[in-house]
This record gives sequence, structure tokens and C-alpha cells, in this order.
Amino acid sequence: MAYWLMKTEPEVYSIDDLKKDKITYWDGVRNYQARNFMKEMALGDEVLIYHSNAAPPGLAGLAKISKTAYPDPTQFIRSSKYFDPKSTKENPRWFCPELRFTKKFKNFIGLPDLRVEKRLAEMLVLKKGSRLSVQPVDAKHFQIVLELASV
DNA sequence: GCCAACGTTGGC
DNA sequence: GCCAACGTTGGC
Repeated sequence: MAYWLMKTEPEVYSIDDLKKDKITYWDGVRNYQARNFMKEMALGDEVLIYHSNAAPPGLAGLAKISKTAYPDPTQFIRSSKYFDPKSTKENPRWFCPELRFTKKFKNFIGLPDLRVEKRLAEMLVLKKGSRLSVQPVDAKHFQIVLELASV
């Protein structure tokens, strides 16, 4: 069982959208490191949903991997902003897993609140210049987050 | 393979 | 809207 953090802009796709959809595929990621992490994801892995470009940014809820990574369909759609002319169906470049909504945190954990928690000092998302939109999360950090969210 | 220019992310 | 920190692109 592994733990992950995935960022999304709530203006584009929020935890409430995920709650409504119940299931979604995480398309549009166009970063190789993030893609490689998504390929590693296994059924049942837990995902922290992070709201970026929000006021404040922070952790909004939880999801689970409900389907392992498969070729991101948007890379083949010419009209999509995620279209990649260099990708082919025989040899797709981008992959995405499917996520199932688990819960919205009763208490949204804002970035400032995460920063005050000394035990999370080493968490990747809190490191300077951490732009990666898909990150692994330590089991111990995951547990502390659940504690803060009073789940 | 180097690296400058450019584009993007994301906090503030 | 600003800008630091990246990641990517493309000329050489």
C-alpha cells in the first residue's frame, strides 16, 4: 500500500467535483516524473487531494486508486489542449490512473497549517520549489495528515 | 551534450 | 499580477 499526493486547481477540478463524479481519470499530466509516479500506482493506493492556486492552498480530501494507469485519451484528441502530436496509440507517451472519491476533509488543511506541523517538515509538498503535481507521501506523513484533518 | 531562451507552476 | 524555481526546447 502506497500513499500519494495529487494537485488540482479547484477552479478547474475540485474535491467537490470529485465527490460529485465519484470516479474520474487523472488526465492532462504532462510531466515525466509525475507520469512515472502515476505508472507506479497500485489498486487501493491512497491519494491526498491538494488544492493548488487556491486561497489558501491545501489538502482538501482523500481518494483511492480504482484503476491503474492507462494511456491518457486526451493526448490523441486534436482539439484538446493536452493533445500531443508526438504521441502515438502504438507507443503512448502519457498515462493516467483512475481515482475514486473517498472523502472530503471535515477540516480543510491549509498550507500554513501544514507548515506549522513540525512532524511534516520533510513532506515533499512543503519543500521549497516543489512544483511536482504528483508526489509520493510517506506513510507517517499520511497518518499525521489524517490526524490534522480529524478524520 | 551544453546552455540560453522560453514556458509553466504555484505561492503570495 | 509578480516572480522564483523549475522543466523543456532547440540551435550549435
